[in-house]
Amino acid sequence: MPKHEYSCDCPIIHHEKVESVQKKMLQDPDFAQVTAFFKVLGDNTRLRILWALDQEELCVCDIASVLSMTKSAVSHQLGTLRRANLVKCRREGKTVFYTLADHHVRQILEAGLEHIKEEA
Amino acid sequence: MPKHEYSCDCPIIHHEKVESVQKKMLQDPDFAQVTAFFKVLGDNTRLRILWALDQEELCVCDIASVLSMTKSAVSHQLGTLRRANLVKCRREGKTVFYTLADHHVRQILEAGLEHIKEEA
DNA sequence: AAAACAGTTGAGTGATTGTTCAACTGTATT
DNA sequence: AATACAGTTGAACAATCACTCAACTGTTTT
Repeated sequence: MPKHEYSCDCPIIHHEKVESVQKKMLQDPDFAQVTAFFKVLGDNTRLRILWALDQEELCVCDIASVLSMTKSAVSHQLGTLRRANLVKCRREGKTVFYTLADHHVRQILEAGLEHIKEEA
Repeated sequence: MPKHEYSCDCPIIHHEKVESVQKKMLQDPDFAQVTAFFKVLGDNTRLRILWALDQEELCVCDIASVLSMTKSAVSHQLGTLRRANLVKCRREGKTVFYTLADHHVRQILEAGLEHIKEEA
């Protein structure tokens, strides 16, 4: 029986387990997508923006006022949220209004909140 | 009626909205906790570790083998996951076995996966 | 007691990232 | 057409962070 090749610095202790788990792992791109999704939520500013938009549709100035931040900083983060498909926007004259992309975002936000409340 | 003080570079456009949303915002520590939680999930290595542990209880060497990483790198991330209460561990002789802290972690993982599948 | 092994930990480093600053769109007003 | 305003964007800087390396526990074996 041939030795297996390991690309880590460990002799494998539970070989069967490792093989079995390896089969059940997701594809790299899938992991990357899920990671990217959580990464977007893992920032204080973006989370507060999403929470604010969960209450009401708001323009960039409104959000900046709620968070006490500059328009520029907020706009950068809104860009990130847009690219991640977590928010939508519509222009009305000079003003751009933002809303949550869908109800799904709302659910995850509340799930996160529930999680930390349960911990306490 | 007195002018309001703004700590951003914007004249507020929708004043009533801003006040109303501001009241509904969470306390800073609450946001910080939720952010920290998502931040832990927002890393490729940690997510893969959690996914692996979702399949089976594993020791550090096993995890390192599954991910093709060094024990040290994995151990560092396990430390982060432990501090965030996402995993538990038990020692058995020289070996330390890790498991998910609770079913709640499992749920959030799967919620994240469903989210990205719906997007496609 | 000494060697071997599973795992942890601290310092250092390179990469990522959030905010600022300044310049820039695009739309509306005068 | 010129000014003003809402918003965007790129470069630069500071802070954060994941991995490496080396030294270290703690447990078992000989």
